[in-house]
Amino acid sequence: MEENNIPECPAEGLLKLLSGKWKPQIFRHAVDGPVRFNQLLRLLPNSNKQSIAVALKELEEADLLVKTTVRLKPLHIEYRLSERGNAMIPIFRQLELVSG
Amino acid sequence: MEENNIPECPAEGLLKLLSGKWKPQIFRHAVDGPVRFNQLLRLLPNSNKQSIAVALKELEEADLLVKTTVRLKPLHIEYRLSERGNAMIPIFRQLELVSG
DNA sequence: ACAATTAGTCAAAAAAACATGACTACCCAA
DNA sequence: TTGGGTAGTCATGTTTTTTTGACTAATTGT
Repeated sequence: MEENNIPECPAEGLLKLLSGKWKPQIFRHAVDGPVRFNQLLRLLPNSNKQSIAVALKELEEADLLVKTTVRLKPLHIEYRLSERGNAMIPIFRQLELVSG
Repeated sequence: MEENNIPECPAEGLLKLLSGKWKPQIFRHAVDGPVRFNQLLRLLPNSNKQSIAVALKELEEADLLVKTTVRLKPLHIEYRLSERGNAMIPIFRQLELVSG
């Protein structure tokens, strides 16, 4: 890897963060409520474990999602929007306006 | 190429559009005024003709930039923000807020 | 005890994005 | 007429991202 460019554009980091193939859709689902690994695999046709796992990890590291182990019933893990993730919602809404 | 996913997320297209390595920076410069091919090559260290050419073409096809041939003085081509491009500016501003 | 569901990891291959260097073609000035 | 600046294209090679398929391991239902 050659890394030598200073980020000229402040929005660039955030943009890169959401630029994976599956991240926008994962984020979109997370807006509607907590999401789970296998659920996403089912919700996103043509996706795969590896990609979803990597996307979830990166969204978590970027502090857009928070990972929680739910210690009840069928013991599982869920990902929900962080505070920062929630702050992104109005931006998505605006993007949708410009899209349509 | 296997293409079979319907875009579940309305913001996805726009996001993908701005997700290239050079597009955010090109867009950023275009906000400050019309940009030109060789100018961008100089402004963006470590970039290259090919990548800039492709990025400009895609931004134009996406109707974010408008390409104009300026028939005066040293006959050149410039790219300026389209109406849709201008509509993106407030979104970039918001992205910068969430970033910082 | 057995099978299914949970949530992953890993190595490898395939696909997409990006970079390199050579080349084109037009305009303008010395 | 040589040289520089404009704006690219093209074939090729490298790098990054995404996919595939095999595997792990704990928990839960029958």
